[in-house]
Amino acid sequence: MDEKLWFLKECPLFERLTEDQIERLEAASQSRSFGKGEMIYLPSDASESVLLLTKGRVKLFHVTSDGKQALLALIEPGEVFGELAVFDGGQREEFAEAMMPSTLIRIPKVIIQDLMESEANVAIGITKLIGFRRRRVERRLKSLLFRSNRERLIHLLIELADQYGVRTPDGVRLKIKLSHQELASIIGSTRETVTVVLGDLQSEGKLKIERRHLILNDIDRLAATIGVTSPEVPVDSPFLHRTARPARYGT
Amino acid sequence: MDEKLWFLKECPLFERLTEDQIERLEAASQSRSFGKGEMIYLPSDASESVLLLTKGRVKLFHVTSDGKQALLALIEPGEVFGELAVFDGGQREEFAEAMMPSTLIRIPKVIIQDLMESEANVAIGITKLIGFRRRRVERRLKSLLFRSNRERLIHLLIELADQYGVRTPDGVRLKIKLSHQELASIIGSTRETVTVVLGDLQSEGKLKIERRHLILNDIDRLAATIGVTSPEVPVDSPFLHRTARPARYGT
DNA sequence: TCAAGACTGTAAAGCAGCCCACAAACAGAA
DNA sequence: TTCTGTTTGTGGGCTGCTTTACAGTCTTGA
Repeated sequence: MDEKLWFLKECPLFERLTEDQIERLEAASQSRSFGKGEMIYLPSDASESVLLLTKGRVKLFHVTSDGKQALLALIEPGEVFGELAVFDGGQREEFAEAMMPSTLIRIPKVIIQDLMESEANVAIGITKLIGFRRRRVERRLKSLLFRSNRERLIHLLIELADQYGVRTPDGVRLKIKLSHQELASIIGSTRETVTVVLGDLQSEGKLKIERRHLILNDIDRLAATIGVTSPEVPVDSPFLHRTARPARYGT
Repeated sequence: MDEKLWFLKECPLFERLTEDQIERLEAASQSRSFGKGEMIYLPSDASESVLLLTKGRVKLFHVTSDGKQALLALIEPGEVFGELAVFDGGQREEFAEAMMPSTLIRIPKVIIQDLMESEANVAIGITKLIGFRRRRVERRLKSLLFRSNRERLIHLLIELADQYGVRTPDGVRLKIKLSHQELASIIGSTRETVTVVLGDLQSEGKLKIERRHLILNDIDRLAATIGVTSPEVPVDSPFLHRTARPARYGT
């Protein structure tokens, strides 16, 4: 219970709220846990709340008519998702599934709507959040149109490096373990193709695979091959145990 | 000059502003016209303003490394674009080009930012606008991943019917003329493929091409083939001269 | 009204990537 | 450990799409 309050206070969206407002927020929202593989919402669910992930990892995805998953986003602790609910009355448009045991706080959308009316910085924060993600989707769209599977995959690896990468002596190491199937479902390809392209890249010396973790040997050169600037990647620190850098939208 | 004021008042984003606020908005913004094919902004431009189109049609697009255009959006009179500038300090990320002689109002982003701070409904309106378009991009992403060119094209036609279609005795008629090249640049395909797929669809009786205008004979059946519900399309009226239905984000 | 340029139609060749099939390696639970 | 289910590796056949090339048609502006 107390934990819930702590996470809400910690969330950049709400950092400028008064004690009173935070408490009302806390009273209206509820915390809930999900096991690995459990569905958090379905496309047929009414979108009545905004979710804040406090523990675990969540994936958002569509399912195509022939049963293939199209992965839309990975959500990390501290991140908000399902936020389009605040203005879009209808139903959800994707699946949300816990990839590991996860806990999240469910905030009714009316609460957020009220806050947006009264607190400009909440409204601006929500706008930034939605806009930031729109940019992401647009960039992704661009990286898919007209590009070969090889290029798409390289694009994806660089994006993952931006979010999950740490710099080590060998190169940039991705602190997330995704199966080839999952990678394929992000770039709209097949498991087999991802396997061979990763194999190619490895034999070209562009990356290394160590116990299911990818290491990009020369991210700058990799980025150059697809005409993109390589991301900033922090040095690996044994003291820093976060596995991902959730983007911050607060300021 | 007077016209500028009229358009700002008409824009749903600003409809609840006071006379005073509208006038300040008008004083700070400037109107400008562009000829057909003229560039409105480039990816290298600083994004210092939000644009409101008052006349003409604008296309937003990326250019891939091998020179292909990837069309992102078409903007119709009354619509706002370049709106991600309000929170995203850097540069534009796409090209904006006038597809026909066009006029637009340029509103400095600081003005919008100030309004968002002081007027909750402006902030909410911007959020809805950005969110609405994010939904669009996400849906488009979904319609591209794992789909054949034929399916992508059908998807696109249905989307165009939603925005530009009118119901006639023969079927749904699209009140916009796009070249095969342009259609291809939306779905990430080639001109030739679009030509043959359109030919196929025509010989299957699914659509008709009359003087460069497409008529979808049975949009419901067409929508069904790709597992989608067909959009609402208004009856053609000789008194209604708008060619497109710009989405409304005001309320 | 004519000419130049843009757009559409068609066809052949080549290949990237999908589908199918199976084997090997690995991970997690008992 | 051993067993079971998941993930990875590899190859062959097939097809949808791109590429290239060219001809015919439509638009538009002088």
